[in-house]
Parts: sequence; C-alpha cells; structure tokens
Amino acid sequence: MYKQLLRHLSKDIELSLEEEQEFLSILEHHTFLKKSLLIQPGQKVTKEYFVLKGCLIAYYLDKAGQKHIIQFAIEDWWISDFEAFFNAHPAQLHVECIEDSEVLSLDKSILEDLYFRIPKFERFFRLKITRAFVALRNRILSSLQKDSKTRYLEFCEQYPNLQGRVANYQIADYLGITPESLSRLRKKI
Amino acid sequence: MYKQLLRHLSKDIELSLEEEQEFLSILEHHTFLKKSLLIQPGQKVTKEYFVLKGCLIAYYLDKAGQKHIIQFAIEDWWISDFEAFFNAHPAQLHVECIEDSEVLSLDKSILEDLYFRIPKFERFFRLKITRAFVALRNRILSSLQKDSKTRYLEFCEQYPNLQGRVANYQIADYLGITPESLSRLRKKI
DNA sequence: CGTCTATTTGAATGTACTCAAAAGCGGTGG
DNA sequence: CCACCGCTTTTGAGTACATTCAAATAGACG
Repeated sequence: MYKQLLRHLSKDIELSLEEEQEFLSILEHHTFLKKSLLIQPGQKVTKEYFVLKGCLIAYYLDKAGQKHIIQFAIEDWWISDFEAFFNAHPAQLHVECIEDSEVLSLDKSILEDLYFRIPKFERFFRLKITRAFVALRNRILSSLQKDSKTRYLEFCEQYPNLQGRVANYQIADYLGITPESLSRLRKKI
Repeated sequence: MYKQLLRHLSKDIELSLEEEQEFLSILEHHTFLKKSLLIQPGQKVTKEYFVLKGCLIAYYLDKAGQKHIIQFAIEDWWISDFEAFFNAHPAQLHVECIEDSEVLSLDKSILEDLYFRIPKFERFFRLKITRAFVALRNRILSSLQKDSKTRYLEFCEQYPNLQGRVANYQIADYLGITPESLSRLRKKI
C-alpha cells in the first residue's frame, strides 16, 4: 500500500531505506466513504492528503450556494486547501470524497521538521509545488485564450482518467461554464 | 543595490554573511530599455529575473496575434517563463520591459548547485513558488466566481502599485476581457 | 503642431446565461 | 421484475452581457 507513494517519490528523489522508513512513519492512513468531508471552511488545516484510491474534490461554496471546483484528485494526486495549509489560515474550501476513498495524510509541522532533518524532502515538495504552479498557469492561459469547447476537449485529453468518475456538471463548473452550456457544446462534437 | 534582494530574502530565511556573499556572487545585473525582450518564444530559458526597478510583463502571443498577459512584475517581483525555466522546454512566452528596467538574473544550473550546497535556498524558493501557487489559485477561483467588475476592483486593490504604470488595455487582457468592456465598466464605478 | 497610441462611445451581433420543463438514468423497495 | 424517486443531462425560449467593428475623442511625445 505504501509502495504507491514510494514509487511516486522516486520519480523526483532517491531515498535510502532508512529515509523511506522515516517518511512512511510520519504518514497516517485513512479510509472515507463517499460524501465525507476531510476539510470544511473555518477549520484549521494541518494536513495534506495523498490519494491511494478513490476520488476527491476541493471546492469553494459561495454566498449564493454555488460550488466552484478548484481541483479534482484521484490516485497519486495530492489534495488539501493549500492556501490554508501553507499560510495557516482557516480553511475556505471544502474537500470532499466523491467516491469511497483511501488516503495518506501528512501533517504540516511534522513535515517541516523532516525538511530540516532531510533536505531531500524539501526538494521533493518544491518540485511538486512547482509542477502544480505550472499547471495552474496553463489553466489560466487556457481560460484567457481559448473558447469553452477547446477547453473542454483539452480537459478530456488531460485527465482521461476522470472520465466516468466525475459528473459533467462538475466538469462544467471546473471549466467555469454552466452544465447547460457544456451539454450543448458536447452535442456539437 | 543588492540590499533590496537581501531584504527580500530575509523575510523567509536567515543568512550568514558568507551565505549572503555566496548568493550575491551568482547573480548578474542587467539594465534594459523599455520594449526590450528578455525572453522570446522558442528560446532556451536558463534564467529567472528579480526586478530591482521598472516594470515587465510576461505574455503569450496567440496565432491571431493577440497578446495574453500572464504576469506583471515590478520592484521585488520575480519574472520569467517559468514553465520553460522549470521544465527546460523552449519558451512559449515573451517577457518584455514596459518601462526602462533594472534586474538581477539567476541562472538555473548555478541555482541548483546552490540548493545542494545550502538547502536553505531550496527552502526560500519553495516558499516563493508556494506563494505564487496560492496567488494563481485565487486568480482562478476569482475568475470562476466573480463578474468582471468585481475582478477589476480586486485587481486595483491587490496591485495598487501598478496604477498608472500599466495601460488599461493590458489590465483588460490580464482580466480576460476586452479594453472596450473594461472602459464601460470603469465608467459605472 | 502633428502623429501615434490609448481610450471612449455607439450600434449590431453573438455567445453564454437563467429559468423552466422534459427526458434519461440508476438505485431502492414493494 | 417493475414502479417509483431522486438526481443528472438535455432541450427550449427569452435575456443579459461581452464582443466585434467602426469611428470619434483624448493624451503622450517628439
């Protein structure tokens, strides 16, 4: 079960057996049912989550009761309310399971200790956040530049594994359009 | 002149005098006239830039010849084509001075050496990219959630220092609307 | 003063939105 | 196995808003 995470780490850094053990020792394993909330607005966020199995979303619920999905996460993805996590602000987002899920959690202060002891881990998380940054930058570029049909096609291409696991109205929301509009543009394809 | 950058670093990490010297020794100083291009599409991107003075933009030029501004940078900001920089891809963006500017440049491979020698710097750049990530996440959330008037007002609030230094049609582009639309909504305020 | 660029205004167009309703789909219980 | 219920998707009609294109005005700079 932890092999999955070690394989994930090994793409960026090489760890000795002791370092692997040290890392695994600070993780906690959780299972959640569909609709469970890992994070709710207002809470302190001390953990980020690595998805072993299942599917989760991070979303903002506005005053009008409208959900705005910021992130999907399936196997091998990390999820949290990262703003709250990094800046020690109260959460603004919900993080919710949309399938029964299994995750590993990583505590912020324990992780920061680890950074000091073994800088290699700081390297790993720097690379991880850098890639996430680039992905967001491309998402913005895409929304500035392209029409919704193109963005939908790109989404399908980019996240083929999400097909069938997330509802179209959630994809619509992620893309910043209404479910009706998405339905209409899908018909034209 | 380097004090500005050291002050910037000291917000996140504490450096000894030797470490400060070591860091300064790997920087290069450049001055550029308005309209100079620091990066053009297709080039290798080996440097990121810290702005000492002036104002720069990073933008994507699409097939229709339309500019799409991804980032502004003034004093104490970093700018580059970060995707190209981090992933060693050819540049997709232009980075251009919109005022006469003075910058310090930091070479990628030299910086990575430094990370190994002094992990503290890896920490600094991890924190820097993390904040940039959070800012982008908020930009996306804002574009999913809010109408263009609200987004314009937020922009003015968030970057008061850009007032008067960047043209309205550039702000319009950054917000993803046309200059005409921006002009109309400004009239209503 | 004249030129070039940026901003504003106007009118027509189009795209995506809202609201409402129907159709499709899946799961549950009789 | 079928009927029903809730939820998702589709369809339709009317509306609002941003866009395009064109032209006029305003500002900056040599």
